[in-house]
Amino acid sequence: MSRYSAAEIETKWQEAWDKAGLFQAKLDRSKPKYYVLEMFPYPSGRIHMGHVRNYTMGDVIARYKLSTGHNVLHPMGWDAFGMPAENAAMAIGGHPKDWTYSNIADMRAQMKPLGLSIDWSREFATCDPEYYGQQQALFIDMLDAGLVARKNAVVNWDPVDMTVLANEQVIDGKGWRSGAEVERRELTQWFFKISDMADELLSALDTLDNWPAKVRLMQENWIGKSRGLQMAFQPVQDFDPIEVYTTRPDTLMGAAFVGISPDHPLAKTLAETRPEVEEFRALCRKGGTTEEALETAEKLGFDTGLTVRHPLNPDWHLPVWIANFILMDYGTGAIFGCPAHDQRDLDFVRKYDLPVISTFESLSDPQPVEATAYVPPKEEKVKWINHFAGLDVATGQEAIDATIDFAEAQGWGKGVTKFRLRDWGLSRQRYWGCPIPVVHCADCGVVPEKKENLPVKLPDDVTFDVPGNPLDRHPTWRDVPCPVCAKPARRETDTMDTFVDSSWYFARFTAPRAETPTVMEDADYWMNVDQYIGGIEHAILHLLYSRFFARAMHITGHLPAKCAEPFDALFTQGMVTHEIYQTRDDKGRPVYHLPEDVVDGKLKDGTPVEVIPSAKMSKSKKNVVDPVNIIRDFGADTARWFVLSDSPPERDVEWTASGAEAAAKFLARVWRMANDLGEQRDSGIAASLDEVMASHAFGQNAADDELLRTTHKMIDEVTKGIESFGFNAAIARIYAFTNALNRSQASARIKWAATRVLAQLMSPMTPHLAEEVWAILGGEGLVAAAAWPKADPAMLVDDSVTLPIQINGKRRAEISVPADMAAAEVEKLILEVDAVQKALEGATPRKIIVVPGRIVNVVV
RNA sequence: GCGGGCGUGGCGGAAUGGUAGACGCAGCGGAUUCAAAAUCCGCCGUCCGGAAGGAUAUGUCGGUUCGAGUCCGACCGCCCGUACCA
Repeated sequence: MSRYSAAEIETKWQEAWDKAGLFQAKLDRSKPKYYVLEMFPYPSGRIHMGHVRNYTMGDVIARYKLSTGHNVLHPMGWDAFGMPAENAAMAIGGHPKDWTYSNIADMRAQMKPLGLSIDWSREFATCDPEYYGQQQALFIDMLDAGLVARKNAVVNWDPVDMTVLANEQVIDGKGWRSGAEVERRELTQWFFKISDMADELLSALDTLDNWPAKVRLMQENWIGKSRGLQMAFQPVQDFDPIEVYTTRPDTLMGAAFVGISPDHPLAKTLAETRPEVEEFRALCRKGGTTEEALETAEKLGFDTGLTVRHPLNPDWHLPVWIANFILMDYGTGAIFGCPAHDQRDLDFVRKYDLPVISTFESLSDPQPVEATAYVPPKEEKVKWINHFAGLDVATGQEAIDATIDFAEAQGWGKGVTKFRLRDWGLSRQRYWGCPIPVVHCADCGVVPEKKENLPVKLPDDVTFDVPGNPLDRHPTWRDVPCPVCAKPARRETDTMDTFVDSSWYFARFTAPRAETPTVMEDADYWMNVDQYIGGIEHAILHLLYSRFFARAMHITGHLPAKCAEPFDALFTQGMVTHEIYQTRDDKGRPVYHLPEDVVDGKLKDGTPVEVIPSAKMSKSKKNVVDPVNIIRDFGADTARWFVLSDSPPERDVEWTASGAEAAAKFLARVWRMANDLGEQRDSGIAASLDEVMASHAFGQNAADDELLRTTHKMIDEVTKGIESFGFNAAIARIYAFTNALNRSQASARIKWAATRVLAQLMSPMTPHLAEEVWAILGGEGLVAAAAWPKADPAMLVDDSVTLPIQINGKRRAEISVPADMAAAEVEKLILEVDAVQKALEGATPRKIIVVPGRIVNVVV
């Protein structure tokens, strides 16, 4: 007999699928539709195991849904704009466009051998003018609908290269190329007004039942709805009152100072006349813009010398400080500091020697505040020692509510709801992105480009030899007539954030060649995405932006109302990890080695390597396994089987060479089993499970009966596994099924039918092998097109169950009883069991708990 | 710093609050073979015991419960995000 040859089989069946046009999605209202989408890749040029895992999961769902009678849409495209293409142009020359399209061609060629059930006829890249032109049309519609605004935003400024840097280009507060200390600088930018939808985006999270709870929670915290008190501190000297927003107004009697942001209007005014204020403001501007950098930076303060009156006691004067940790973006850009009940404020006053006044203390353990602020949960009752609304014992939340009521009644403050969510700044000072289709005219102001002039195409004649945005210095592209008055004007040279590209691609897939962003009929049929699959790293930004865009596209008439939440179900999969192999050079610096160069813990020259625990596969650590090599050595089915088998899909999976070999061995075993059976074809045993069930007389042959029962149970369990994303569990059941099939003494006819079911159950995961087995066993047509097997519920129930017997919670014995035995009967029966009698020593049990079908616990 | 998640044998992991370790890998023993590869069968958390059996065990500490890997609290470690990486 010949051996299992993945290469031969896989090419053959991929051609058969192509020929049958099985995966080309066509609008067909006679069938239920199913739209499965994996987050599309950035075209780096090489696929990696993370891609294989992501797309295999989607493929399992797509193929399974196809076999359950759905009209499946499973498209693929490329998230093709972004910085790496420009970095490559700078590093190795060439043009971002050539680099990107050549990467796309390479990656497509690497993906095709995986045998994914993708409708490649819908493929597009976001850098195609046909795509970004429609994105520009969307932008103009959103501008018209009032969903876009222009205002200032803070960016990372490299004072040497004179360019804006991305956060990842700021390393330890310094520019990655120049090494210069980065500053924060304000720039006028375009914004999507996502914060107008904050409340809607928050409340609609409740409808996303098929999203992971953790993602909904992360989005909820990100949007950050809070209710607090807004009030003014009146000036003692001659300046405007300071508006302050606080979520803890109950601690007002503990105020030690009023703090304002370095960007607060008052700070700016003071800086105009006082150089030391400007000096401090400059100090605060140092470093990058990330929240992490701002929050972990050393807390700095500057005493303005000004004072304000406490709202409850005009004779109580509080100092006004400028502090670097107060953000102009949130609230009013000013706070009052209560060091006793806020750790950050406490650290600040300890540094600058300001007073600490407690407003409440613990009921159980009152302690003066020393190094640690007392911050109990808002739901905990505390004793109030310094309050004005007559509180004694109350929770923080009760005190907050009482304070707001009190302030409103007295008229010195009002309850206000605020959101942490900021507007989405979409301007990027970069070339390789979608041009923002507006023109700046001296007379008409900022005007949108005419739609008939779209797409505003990126010019090809650009160079990357100087830092900065080549569009900004392009000789002709920039200069255009004003679309309104036709006078000379200047094109906007900023391009869009690449998150814009990925915020509506899922809608574009429903009509990828249309001359409008979407086509209502297609969008109405295919949307929403029934199952979206991608990495947890996109839990907040990409998904929140997409939710905003879906709403914006409805407002602008590009999506039906039902698409407000575009992803019905979301699944977040884990990473593929690998051990890291390291040696050291003569200076003791680490040198990393590819897994394929390490055999039995040694390099080829015999040098032993140090094994570092698994981490996400990355080029820099060289702990990468190239899917292309795995497919070459073992076949696509092995790669697919492995990435699904060893770990739950939401968790990381560790790639191991032995695991991949084991997967290959198992697939070869299934292939042999089918071939062994296939050789008995002449004896006329070819049969489907339905045919066998129709003619089988139970009670004649125990082995036959058992295998049939097992087959039905396996159909049930594997189906449930696939439907619940329990791919690893489904595969464990398939292993068990294969073992049972191998050992079974059932007749060849029954085994034949069972093996054909095995092929069907494996077909979403290992589609090529499944086709081969299906064909050997005389299955009709393609297994990919065959109807999914159905389990007979009558075959799933067992007559008797084994109940473990616990005594005081510890398992001491077990008993086999009829499955439907009443609890009272079971109770009687277990009292006869030796172990129970021994434990009771003649006494009556204190309690007997019978969980029908599960367990019995006797408490003595 | 803040928000979210994860932690179970030598390893990957299984387990609607109900027999912890399914299934797989590695390892050990055996069959087959002149030999090997491949394949097949068996054993396999740790400790005590010849066995039967017992003790112990799900990062650490505490709590809820007849019963906790699972629920609650604190801590430790790792991972993701932190608004210009995608």
